Amino acid sequence: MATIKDIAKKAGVSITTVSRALNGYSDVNEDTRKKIVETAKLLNYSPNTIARSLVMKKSKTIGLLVSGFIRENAKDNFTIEVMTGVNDYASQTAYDIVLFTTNSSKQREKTYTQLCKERKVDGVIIQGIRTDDPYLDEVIEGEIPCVLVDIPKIGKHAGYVSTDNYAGAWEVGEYLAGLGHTSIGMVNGHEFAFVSQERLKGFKDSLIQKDIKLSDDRISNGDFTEESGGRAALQLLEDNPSTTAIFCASDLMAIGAMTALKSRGYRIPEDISIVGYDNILLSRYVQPGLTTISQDTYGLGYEAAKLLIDMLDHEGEPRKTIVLHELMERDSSAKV
Amino acid sequence: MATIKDIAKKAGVSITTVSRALNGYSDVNEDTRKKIVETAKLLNYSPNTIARSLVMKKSKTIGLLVSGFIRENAKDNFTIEVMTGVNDYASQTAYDIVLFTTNSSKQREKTYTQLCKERKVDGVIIQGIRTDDPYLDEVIEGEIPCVLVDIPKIGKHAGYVSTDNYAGAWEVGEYLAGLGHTSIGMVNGHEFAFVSQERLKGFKDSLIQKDIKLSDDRISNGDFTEESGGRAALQLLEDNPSTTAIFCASDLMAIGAMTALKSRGYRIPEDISIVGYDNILLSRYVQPGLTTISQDTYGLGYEAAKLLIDMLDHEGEPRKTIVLHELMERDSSAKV
DNA sequence: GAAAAAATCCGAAACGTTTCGGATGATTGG
DNA sequence: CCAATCATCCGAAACGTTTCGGATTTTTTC
Repeated sequence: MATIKDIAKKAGVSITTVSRALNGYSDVNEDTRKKIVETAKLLNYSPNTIARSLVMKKSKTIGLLVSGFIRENAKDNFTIEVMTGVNDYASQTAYDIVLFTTNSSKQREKTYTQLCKERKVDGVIIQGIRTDDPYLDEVIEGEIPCVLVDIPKIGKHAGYVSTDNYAGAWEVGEYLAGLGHTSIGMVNGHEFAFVSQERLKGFKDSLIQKDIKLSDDRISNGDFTEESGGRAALQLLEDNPSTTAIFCASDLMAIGAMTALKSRGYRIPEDISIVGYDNILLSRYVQPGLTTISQDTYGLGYEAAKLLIDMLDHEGEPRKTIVLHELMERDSSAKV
Repeated sequence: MATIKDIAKKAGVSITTVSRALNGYSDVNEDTRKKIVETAKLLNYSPNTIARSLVMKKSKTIGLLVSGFIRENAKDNFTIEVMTGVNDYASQTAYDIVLFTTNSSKQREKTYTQLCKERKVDGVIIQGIRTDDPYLDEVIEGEIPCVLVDIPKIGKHAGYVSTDNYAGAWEVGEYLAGLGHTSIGMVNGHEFAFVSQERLKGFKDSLIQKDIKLSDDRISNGDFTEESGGRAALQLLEDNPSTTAIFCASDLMAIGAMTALKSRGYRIPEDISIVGYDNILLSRYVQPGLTTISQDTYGLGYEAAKLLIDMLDHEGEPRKTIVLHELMERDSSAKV
């Protein structure tokens, strides 16, 4: 573990000069710089980022705080896609990523701020947090630069990336109405997700504009799991047997709904059309293929990292980035 | 950002005493300790891990080096499951995880050792590395404690976790022979994965013991992608039209094979049985459900973290951990 | 050729912690 | 009551960097 001091001694200069030479300062002679760089290579030197961080008060790391990083959630590859995006952008920069999770009991005790302060991350990307999570306010009010994924809130040091969930759900409404459906239901996620609220609003509004009313008894809530989707869908059909189309606020719930309905003898899409949201990997493989709103999950992560690092490096203002979505028509939906 | 110094001043003691009090040393009076702890809380103190790392020469972080962390590989949730396991164990300890990837061009320039040295990780878990990766030797010979996932090599500072791929493949052989198949083929992964070699050996040996010979023209190589699996399977059937069962060295390839065969009019499992390996999420959802060897991927990650942290904290010897596997019979295989 | 400017270098402090070696005072043992 | 032990505390060095302010030498300018 050669240090800057070793180089200084070997090259016959001061450590100041070594530091300045290696960091590309202009006030060091080209010859001495060459010599220093050479001996650095010779000694197999690599800088100690910890020492650097200490004096610079910058760790060049960003925290990736994911709430849903538990086994069950591996199903939707949402999480990993976001992570991949974050990682891909970050690896083009000088920043490294350190992984935080909030599900473990151990870290539960620590507050978000403590987590960040202790680990001295320069900023943090937060994913999968619920609107009722105690962390949330701490985050938005806090001093630590952060960007939220899918939570449209901007703070003094907090920006966000998201898709236009309202518009996406709106398109589903248009689409289903366009297919001739008039008796429509919705399986929504739990109320503590912003996406649930937005998707509900968008869907409702687009239907109203087509003179279709989405009354409360046509809305059933799940909690984004497969199983809950099935339950909610069955409930819906029990309350409104005439239903010919169901919009589920997540693919996983949609898949659960399909399974449950099929087991009750419903044919999809002949008897009932199902549309999901997310375009998770599974939706392409399931039978029948699930019609859904595709979001650029990878892009979500990529843009989040971009936004955060821009805030860190260029003192960019916190802002929002909206990534695109698109309706993917597959075989789970048809004309009535 | 209160420091230890602030506490010392406020509590009227030396910084030495503060440090020793906060770290639970015995040579500090219980009353003063209480006072110190109180003022620490009052000042909302949290220790600066960077400063600590610098002096302790321990960063309390482990690197998670994953090669396959690219978009396409999100399909098999192998990577994320391993990561989840690693994360779950690590979060029970004092260690944090920092993410490395090797696919990006930027980090390609840097050697593995540089990566670790610079970021000062105490140890590293390596996943998805190929046997022909230039990193590999560096890793095994290197000074940095590490554990490999699915590469059975032990070094002075390197252990590994894996499943018994030989035994798993053996069981597939027994299973298919037990179903009455005698004309059997195999779609293997590329030769630069240890698992390929092991699975081939195990499968071959178990068939030989049943007097079935797996000649070379009955083995076709893919590269673990869905598409390559389809291609390899078709090749296989072209060369040996009598084939009634194919063992694919990964689920993704098996799924590719099923799709390709179905599109050529083969019925599964009536005309031909398919067995995969990995039990990825998809294999349960695909039609028909894929018979496969399930490995405890999560456990792989969990045990890897456990092993590494044991090596770090208790100077445990590098060793191996084998996690269990199990044949999952679904609908893609049947009696001949 | 002297003063001013530029180029090049360096000493020392600072970042926030841990820890070694010793200091101080109180208690104990004989 | 003196020495030895114990409990409690602290000063200062160390970890490996960056950087401020100044010092020294060389070049330029008139």
